[in-house]
Amino acid sequence: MAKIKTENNGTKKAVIVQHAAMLFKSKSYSASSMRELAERVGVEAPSLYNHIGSKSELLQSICFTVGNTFIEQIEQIANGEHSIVHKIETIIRFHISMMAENFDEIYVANHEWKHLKEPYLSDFLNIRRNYEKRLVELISAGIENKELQPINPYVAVLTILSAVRGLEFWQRNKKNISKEELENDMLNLLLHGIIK
Amino acid sequence: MAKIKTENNGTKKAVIVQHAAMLFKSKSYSASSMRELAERVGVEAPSLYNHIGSKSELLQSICFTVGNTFIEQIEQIANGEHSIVHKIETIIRFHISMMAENFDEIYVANHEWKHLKEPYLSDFLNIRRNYEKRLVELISAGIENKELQPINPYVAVLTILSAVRGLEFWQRNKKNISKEELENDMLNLLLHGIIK
DNA sequence: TTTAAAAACTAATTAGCGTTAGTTTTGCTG
DNA sequence: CAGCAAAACTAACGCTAATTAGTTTTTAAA
Repeated sequence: MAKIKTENNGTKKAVIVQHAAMLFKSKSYSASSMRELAERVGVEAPSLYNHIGSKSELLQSICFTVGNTFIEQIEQIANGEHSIVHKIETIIRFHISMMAENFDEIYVANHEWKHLKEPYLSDFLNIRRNYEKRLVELISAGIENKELQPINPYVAVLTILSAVRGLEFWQRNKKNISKEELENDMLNLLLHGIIK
Repeated sequence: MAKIKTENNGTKKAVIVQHAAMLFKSKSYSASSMRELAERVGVEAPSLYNHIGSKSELLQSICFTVGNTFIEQIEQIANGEHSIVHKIETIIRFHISMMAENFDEIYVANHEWKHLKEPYLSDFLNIRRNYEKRLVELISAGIENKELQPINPYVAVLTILSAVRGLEFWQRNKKNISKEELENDMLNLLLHGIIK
C-alpha cells in the first residue's frame, strides 16, 4: 500500500500542482523554476519527480482542470429550463465564483496556456473554442426570441468573457468591495448598460 | 555624423523594439531569447547591444510608450467640454483604435509588465493606477450628474477596461467582423446593456 | 583616398535551467 | 523488528540563456 496522502486532503501531486499554480501566477510559467517550486513545497527539486512527470505536465493539469470545469458547467446550465437571460446571469455568476475560489488556477489557465506543448495546446484551444461556441449559440437564441438586443453575438460573448476575466484585478483590491456588490453591479452593467 | 537611420523611418533601436514587441507577444518575455530576436532583426545576438542596453530595457521601452500614450490621451479627453457619456465613448473608441493599430506593444504592456525590474515596475504600476483613478473620477462625475446609473464606479471602470482589453481575441479573428461593427456593438453593449 | 566612428562579427564567460542517476532515509506492513 | 517500497537526498549532466571582450568590416564625411 502507498502512503502518498498528505495532511490536508489529497495526493502529494495535488499539493505540488497547487503550489505550481501560485508560482506560475506570480512569476509566469517560463520564469518559474523547479527549484523555487521545490522550495515552496518543502523538498529538493529532484524529489518533485517522484510525484510528477515534468514541469509542463503541471501546466497541463492546471489548464485542463479549469477548462473541463467550465465545459461541464455550461452544458448543465444550457440544458436547463430557464430563460436565456437567466442562463446568462447564472453563467456570469459562476465565472465570478470561480474567480473568487480558484483564482490561481484560472489565472494560469488564462495567461500561460500558450506554453502548453502539442498536442495539449491544440486540445486546450479546442476546449476554449467549444465553450465560446456554446455561449454564442445561447446569445443568438436570445436575440432570436427577442430577449436580447440585436448585436453581434460574438461581440457580446467577447465582452462578457473579458469583463469576468478582468475580475483578476479585483482580486488585488478585495478589501474595498464585496463579492456581492461586485457581482450585482457587473451583472447590472452587462445586462442593462451604464447609462441611466 | 551617424548613419544610424534605417530604410523605414526611425533608428535601428526602434526597429529592434518593434521586433521585440512581436516576439514578446508570441512567446512571452521570459521565453524569448535575444538570439531569436537577433535572427528576426537580421544580425547576430551580440550586435544588438550596439543599439540597446539590455533585454529588459526593451520591455521598458514598450511598456512606458504605451502607458504614456494612454495617460496623455485621457488628460486631453477629460479636459474637454463634452458630456460625460461622450467622453467615455471617446475613450472607449480610442482604446479600440489603439488595439487595432498598435496591437503588439499593447499586448506586451498588458501581459508582460510584471517582468519589469524595479524601479520601473513601480513606475509602471503608478501610471496604470493613475489612469484608472482618472477614469473612476469621470464615471463618478457622471453618476453624480445623473448621466449614469448609480453603480460602483470602480466596477464600471474594471468592466470597461477589461472589455476593451479583450479585443485582443478579436485580433485573431479579424476577418469575421469589421472594426466599425465591433466598435459600435461593444459601445452599445457597455452603454445600454445586452437586454432589449 | 584616407580616416575614424559605427556596427557588425566570433569566441568566451558566467549562471541557471530541467532533468537523470545513484544512494540513503523514512515509515508502513507483516 | 525485519523487509521493502515510497520518497527523500546529493551530485552531476547537457543545454541554453544574457551578456562581455576583442576584433574586423562597413560607412560616409573630409
